[in-house]
Amino acid sequence: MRLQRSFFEQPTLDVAQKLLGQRLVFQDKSGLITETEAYFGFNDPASHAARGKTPRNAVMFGPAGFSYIYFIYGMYFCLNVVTEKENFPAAVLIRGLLLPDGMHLNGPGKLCRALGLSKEWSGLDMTVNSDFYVEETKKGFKYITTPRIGIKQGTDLLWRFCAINPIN
DNA sequence: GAATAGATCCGC
DNA sequence: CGGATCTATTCA
Repeated sequence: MRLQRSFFEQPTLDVAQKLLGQRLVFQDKSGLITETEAYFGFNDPASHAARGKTPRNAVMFGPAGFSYIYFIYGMYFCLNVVTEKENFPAAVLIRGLLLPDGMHLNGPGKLCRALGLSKEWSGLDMTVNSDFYVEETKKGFKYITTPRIGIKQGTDLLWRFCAINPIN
């Protein structure tokens, strides 16, 4: 059973927390989500959408459950899933994945590289796409919250969710 | 048109 | 701690 749009329409912080332990599936690869970060609205200085809609961040203003993948630092891609209702910009960055073979991908750039995710997979509806979605597992990892990584503004917000014991 | 910072990662 | 590597956004 894949996660439906109603899941991603929940408050972004809830989605970020509840995604821990769920299984991200892309084509022939999958893994349990072990780390996420929330980016929320116009008053979050670290969000790409803080200063309004641009061609790059437009997906963040669309319906929940869509993929938002952007290119960064000249060589990496980062995967997000859009949250909240249409016209409100928010998303959850997927930062960590535990593969079936036990290998742990920590970091959004490595994760996208390993799965083969790039710009062309941005803007897709993950609630209907047959080979790009999140599968419900009901695992619910224990987690801690910390400031988000790699940002210089909004470091007072504990919007990073990191699984402690990615087993079960 | 030019300048610059960036939701990263790796190697020294 | 610095280098790789390039683009979206901002500013003039």
